[in-house]
Amino acid sequence: MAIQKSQEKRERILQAAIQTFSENGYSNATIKQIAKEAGVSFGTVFTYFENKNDLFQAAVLEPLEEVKAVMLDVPEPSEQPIEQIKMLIKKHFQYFAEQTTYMRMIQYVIGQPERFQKQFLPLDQFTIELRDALRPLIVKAQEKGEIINLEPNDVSDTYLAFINGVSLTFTDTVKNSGRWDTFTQHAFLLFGPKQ
Amino acid sequence: MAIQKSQEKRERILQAAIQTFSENGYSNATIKQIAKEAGVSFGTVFTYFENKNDLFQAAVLEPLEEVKAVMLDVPEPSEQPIEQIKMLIKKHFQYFAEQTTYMRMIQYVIGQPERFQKQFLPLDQFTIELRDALRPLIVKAQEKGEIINLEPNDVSDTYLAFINGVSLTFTDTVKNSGRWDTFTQHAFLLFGPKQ
Amino acid sequence: MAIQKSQEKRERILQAAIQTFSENGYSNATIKQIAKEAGVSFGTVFTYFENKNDLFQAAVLEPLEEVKAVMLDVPEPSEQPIEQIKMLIKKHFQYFAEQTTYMRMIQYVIGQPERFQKQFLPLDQFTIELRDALRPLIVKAQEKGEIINLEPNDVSDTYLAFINGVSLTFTDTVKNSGRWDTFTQHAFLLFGPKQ
Amino acid sequence: MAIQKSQEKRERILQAAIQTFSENGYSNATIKQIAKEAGVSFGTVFTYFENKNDLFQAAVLEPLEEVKAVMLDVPEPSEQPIEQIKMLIKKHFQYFAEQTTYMRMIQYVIGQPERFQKQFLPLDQFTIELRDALRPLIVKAQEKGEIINLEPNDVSDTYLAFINGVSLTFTDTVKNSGRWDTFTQHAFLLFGPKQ
DNA sequence: AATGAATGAGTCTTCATTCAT
DNA sequence: CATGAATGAAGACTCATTCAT
Repeated sequence: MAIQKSQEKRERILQAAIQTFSENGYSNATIKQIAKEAGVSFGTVFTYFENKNDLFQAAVLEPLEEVKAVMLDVPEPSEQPIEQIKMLIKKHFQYFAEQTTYMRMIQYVIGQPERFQKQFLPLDQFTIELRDALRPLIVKAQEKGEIINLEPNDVSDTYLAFINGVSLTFTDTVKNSGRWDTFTQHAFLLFGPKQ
Repeated sequence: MAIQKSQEKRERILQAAIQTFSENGYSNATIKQIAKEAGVSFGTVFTYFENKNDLFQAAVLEPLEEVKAVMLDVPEPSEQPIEQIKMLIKKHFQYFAEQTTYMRMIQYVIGQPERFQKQFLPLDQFTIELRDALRPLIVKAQEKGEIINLEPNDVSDTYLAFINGVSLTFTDTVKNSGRWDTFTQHAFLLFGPKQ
Repeated sequence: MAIQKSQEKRERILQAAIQTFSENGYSNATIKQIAKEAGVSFGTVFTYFENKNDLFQAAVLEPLEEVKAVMLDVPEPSEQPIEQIKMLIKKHFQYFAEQTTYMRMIQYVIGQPERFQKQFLPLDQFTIELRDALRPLIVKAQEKGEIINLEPNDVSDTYLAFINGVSLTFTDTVKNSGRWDTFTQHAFLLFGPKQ
Repeated sequence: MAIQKSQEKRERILQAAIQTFSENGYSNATIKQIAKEAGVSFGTVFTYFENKNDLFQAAVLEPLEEVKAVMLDVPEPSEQPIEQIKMLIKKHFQYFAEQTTYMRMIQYVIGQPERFQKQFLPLDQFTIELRDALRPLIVKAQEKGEIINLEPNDVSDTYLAFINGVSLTFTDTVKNSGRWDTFTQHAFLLFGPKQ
């Protein structure tokens, strides 16, 4: 009697891989370590993933769909766009705070774009998608005169950079404390609020 | 004279190491590669550095002194603190734009703090030093009512996170274009300018 | 009925094994490959053969009985022994031409006698059996003065060596063309025909 | 003080490889085994050969030059072509008897031409070169009416097949005994001597 | 001081074999 | 019986480190 069904086992391995790659980087993470972390034997990893590189690919890209779903889920602009932006920022930071392990691995990939070209491209694409998703809200707030007239793409890009920077620089902090409240508030400044 | 020449060779190896570690990460960078990049023979690397880890340690920490010198060189507050802050931001971004290779390696270390504990601590310390360096300027500007009253440490931390985020997320962009002008302007928003 | 069907499956696996071992050698042939070639699942191979070595053993030895039946089926000497020898040679080459795949595997075994000792011995034994089978015909032809007086064992051995050599060296050739006609004629020279 | 010079070490490894591949085939031969046989450490093999396949390539092809030099060294036809052919056969068999290990490996390659395509082609080429080398002698003997008029290419090919067959089928025998005298004599029959 | 051959620990990967379904 | 997931032994290969020249 199998303790777990197949897909569950695959998922366990994938999560173990994210954890291990995140802590150790690609080369320093070993299949042995990942297998142990996942509670399976060494060879079982190869039952679910062709090779180490495929496992890495899956670890980077598969969770990305969910990340996109959350991060790009931007509401239609209402008459209170500022409130909407603040809520969105809150949601984003909350999500990042929950996904520190995965995000760290993402930043690892972004930091070595030539080396991890194949994984990098879809991540880079995300930058553009975020621009498109945020633009209506930014434009609306600007039209209402509630934030200053900055180029929406720049706002989006700097906002994303900020999120990355915070989660890179203050990983431990963000995870525990209520400090991400602070980061949420400061992030809003990048949208250029008046007064 | 001989010492002079030797020191040049050591420096070449160190620069090659920064370049190679930055592009490939620690484990994936090989001594052979570094030696080739430095134009020295394989064994010569071991004449100047005990082992790979020592070389990495040196590559991470030795340039840090210069980075600190530049980044922590904050002027005494004058009666135009806003102008001073803007100039400072400009200097910081300019410097980061010139040091992308080294900075990328720094971010690589920051992203794996448990793995590179020994290298991480001095970098983490820098966060605190930046707080202390920026505080007088921030306080002065707040006292003059030119920026809103945010906790100076938070301003410093988010500002640093932003720099890191930008240089992580837009490495290529920053290096080439005039886009870092944009980032410079947006960075100032994090200080909470009024209107 | 079930047994009948089973035996067919066993035979398919055996033929697939011969094919695969012949092309790839023992170590480079995989059970997976053989199973695929046989159109059965991976695990089924182990239903019919204990392990890889047993499968190889069966692939080498089981068809050997038929080979012997054909190769050692030498007629009683008549008054036209030359004609009989020529017919025999023709039959032998024809058979070899049809069994190239199996023969190649046999030669593979013969080429590594220490490694495949267990399989080699029965094959080596065949040399002796062929001597005994051919001797009467050779002696008869010699007595009639139609071939020169060579040691019958030597004739038999060199004849066998020749067959092996031809099928090793000209596998592709032999299979297609009418070239084995040539080889048949030249083989007869080894019996020492007068003029 | 190095016990051996570099080229000597490379040669030791190459000879060990020939020995090991010859006895075990490609896949079953291990680098470890070869290294041990050569009296060097495991990693040293990789100092002289990129990888296992390159080592195999070298083991097959490098000695081929000498084989060609000996086998294709056919004298200009004199007025005693028969004697020349006999001497040549003797030289060939003697050489084969001395090179059994290498020859066995060659036959291993020939037996798996698709698998070892890269190594097979130069060996196959040798067949053609032998034809060209033997032709003048065969033609001369035919013109003098001392051997029957067989197609010279066929004579060459069957002669080569015979050599291969003998060394495949009677490796042990040939090595020790004076039995190769017998094979030498019988080989001559393939040239079609009259009476 | 500079060099690069020698070494072997550590990794990925393959694959025969086992065994639960 | 048939299947294929799980396992881990074994092998190729990489590369930091040592050390003789």
